[in-house]
Amino acid sequence: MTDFETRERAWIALNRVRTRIYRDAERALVAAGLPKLNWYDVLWELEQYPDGLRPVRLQELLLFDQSSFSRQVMRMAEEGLLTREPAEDDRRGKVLRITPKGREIRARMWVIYRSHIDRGMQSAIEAGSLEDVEVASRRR
Amino acid sequence: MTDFETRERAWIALNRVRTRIYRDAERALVAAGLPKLNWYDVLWELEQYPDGLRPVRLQELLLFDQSSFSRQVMRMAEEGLLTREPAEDDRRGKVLRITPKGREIRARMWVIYRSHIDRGMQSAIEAGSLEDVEVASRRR
DNA sequence: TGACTGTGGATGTATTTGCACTGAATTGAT
DNA sequence: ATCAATTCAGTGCAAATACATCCACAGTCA
Repeated sequence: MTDFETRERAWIALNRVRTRIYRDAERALVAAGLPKLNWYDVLWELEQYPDGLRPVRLQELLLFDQSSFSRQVMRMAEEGLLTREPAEDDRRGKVLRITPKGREIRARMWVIYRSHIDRGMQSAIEAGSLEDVEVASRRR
Repeated sequence: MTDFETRERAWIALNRVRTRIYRDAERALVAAGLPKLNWYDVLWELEQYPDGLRPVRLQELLLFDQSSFSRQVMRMAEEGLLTREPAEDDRRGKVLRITPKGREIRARMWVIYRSHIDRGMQSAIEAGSLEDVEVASRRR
């Protein structure tokens, strides 16, 4: 097998595993009346920056589209999960900060998300679904 | 590190790699005036089944939402990439078949998609981004 | 200072998504 | 054979998405 074929198989495997876990976790969250995973990522990232974070930075960290992200942040602020204050040193910009409610929601989401990661990864590994990834990455 | 932490790190790594490649490949496709990757997956799958495939099967293979998928198939049929004929043995259902144009578009998409998989996986592997996945999968 | 270019973020708009529901056809139990 | 339960696929509708564009401000260079 060529290196490209190896990488291609790894890509397919990786893609499958991630899609399944992502979709299942997301459904479980919605069923529990909690937000979806893109909200989770924002909350998690904001928890790493207690001093706040500029939307642009966050957006590029998470590889989100700018305009969608702008509206997503607006909705999250409306729900009280984060605050959006003017940046002191740049009058164009904002600073995002997670709220206590945001932390609480993230924690509740994590319980569910975590269990899906755990079970999903476990079964992918047991089923050998990630073998191709392993092979590819050992070719380095 | 506990097994769970290992799996969690693997999940994060896997998710990052897949998001970056997926997004970049999709942008390149759109820039080339070609359809997005969910269309690609449908076309690829249909090429594996020259006798055609029922929408339900395809939808569960690809883990798509049923109603979104129904409309996606409609759009793809409008573009002439596939045909949607009544199923012979089940008057509720349809049979999807790829068209020559569908094959051609898929081939053109593959040139671009392939290069992104190749470069993306290559650089992820070189950067060690998949090491956590490797470790997790070797814990089996 | 003033003009020029670049950046941060919001918004108008068309397209796409996902949920709930529907109608038609099939399956299975009795 | 009948009738309830299930399956397949499509649709109305509200919400989310992506693209292009816009405005306000920043940075740069003369």
